[in-house]
Amino acid sequence: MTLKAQFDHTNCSECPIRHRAVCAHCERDELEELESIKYYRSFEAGQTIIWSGDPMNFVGSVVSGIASLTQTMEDGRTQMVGLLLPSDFVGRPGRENAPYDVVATTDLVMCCFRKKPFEDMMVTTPHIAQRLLQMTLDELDAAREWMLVLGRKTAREKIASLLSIIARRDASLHQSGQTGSIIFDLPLTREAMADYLGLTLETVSRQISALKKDKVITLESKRHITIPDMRRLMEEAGDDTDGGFLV
Amino acid sequence: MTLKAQFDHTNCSECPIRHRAVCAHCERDELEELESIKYYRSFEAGQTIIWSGDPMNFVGSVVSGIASLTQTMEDGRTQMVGLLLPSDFVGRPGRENAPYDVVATTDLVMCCFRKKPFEDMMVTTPHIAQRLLQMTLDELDAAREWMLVLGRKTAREKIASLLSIIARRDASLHQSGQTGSIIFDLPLTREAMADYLGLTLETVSRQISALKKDKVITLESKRHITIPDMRRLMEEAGDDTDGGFLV
DNA sequence: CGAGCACTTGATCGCTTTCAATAGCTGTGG
DNA sequence: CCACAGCTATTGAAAGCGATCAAGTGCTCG
Repeated sequence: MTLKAQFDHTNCSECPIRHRAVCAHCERDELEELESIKYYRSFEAGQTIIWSGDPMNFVGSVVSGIASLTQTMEDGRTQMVGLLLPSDFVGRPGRENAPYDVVATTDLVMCCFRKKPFEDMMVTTPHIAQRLLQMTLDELDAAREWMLVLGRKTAREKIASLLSIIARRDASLHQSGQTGSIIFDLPLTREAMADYLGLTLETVSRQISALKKDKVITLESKRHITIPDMRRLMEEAGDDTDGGFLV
Repeated sequence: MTLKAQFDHTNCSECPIRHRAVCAHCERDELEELESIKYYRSFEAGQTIIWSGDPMNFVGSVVSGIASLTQTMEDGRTQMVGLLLPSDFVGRPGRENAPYDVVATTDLVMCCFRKKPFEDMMVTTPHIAQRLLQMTLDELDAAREWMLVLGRKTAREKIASLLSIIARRDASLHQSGQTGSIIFDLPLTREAMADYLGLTLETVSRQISALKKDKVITLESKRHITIPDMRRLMEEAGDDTDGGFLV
């Protein structure tokens, strides 16, 4: 059974991202209306979901997997400008063409809504627009946080920042208790990390090796990471260590 | 007469930012409700409007002047994460404490709304929430555009990008026709430009001198800039030169 | 076993930062 | 009126960090 088939006829009430996605605030009847315009699509790792500049005829939510938003200059330099995780929203209501490439970083399943009916629903059901506003404000905060990383942090701090973000997010999903050490799989290649952080993949590799040598992290394999002391990692990231652990 | 007094009893219907601000879509009766919770405040250049972490008891719109959002690390490194121009919205409904410092870059007048009544209105009057969503999506686009600048552009390209953004915005306000050359005043110090671009002020100064030497720009004074050929500037910025001039 | 891919490591280069000196401007007070 | 402080901006020289160029490793899959 393919990943897509696994979700193909899923009822919204059984949806794993139901409570965090754009539909989180919807009432039963509103969900039913959404179900009438929704369909699932799956993508393989590496596949481009939407090309920058192309017309968009759907919006939707990431159900499982990870996607990235990237911008590319004419000479090929690329910068990732967003990392889309399960429950994150894709697309921009009220805009014709996609401003960025959307690429599946891992195998991915999306819950898509036809764009026009969705836009209509945004007007008639405030619950959707309200939730979308919340999510957009959160994304704006994340983008601004990332501007500090891109503009002012050293390579080492950039890597530590990325690791701490992934670790925190992973912890909030899986192990809820803050045990001593955190273990997770990196969902990104070195190149994708470089594109996210405004570095080269060589520098990413070197800094990961350095953090490993300094025992800030441990590598079980190239993608499997253990963080023995989260506080230490956050110091390396240059972040305020006073802040609450799970933000 | 102070700048503030100039606006003190201004009726919304005469407001210069009426058609672009968060209240743009409001009907007459909705405007009247807004007027009952609004008040004007003015700030001098350099003054901090809101300190990061402080509780916010108002939200509002920039009426005139320029403000900036900045983030600062413990060791003093700072990154500007937003530039607020007339009609831009300040504050985040539904959040208690300010995530960033808001600083008046020039003398400034704000139209403030008491936070709680404004949040109530957001629920009852969809026009406000809808407009705020639009504006937030636009800000998110701008933030992502800036992530490319911060992450992948050279110092020279960064300066050219900033100048072209200010020039474009200025052109869209003042001279509507795209005459050959564009003239404007830089509303930012070299240091503020550096904080925006993730550079040092020395590098900003050097790159401006270089662009001047190469006749991409002309300086009447240190802050008064002429751009003889907008297309040339956008090439220097590494931007797609095919894109429409006034976006 | 060899091709392909993700990753690591080394050596060198060059851009931006850092440190430092100086210029230009404005406002203040003797 | 001029001297001087304080601020913004410019310019120079040197240092450092990350990029670039180049091998080489380890793993998976045909």
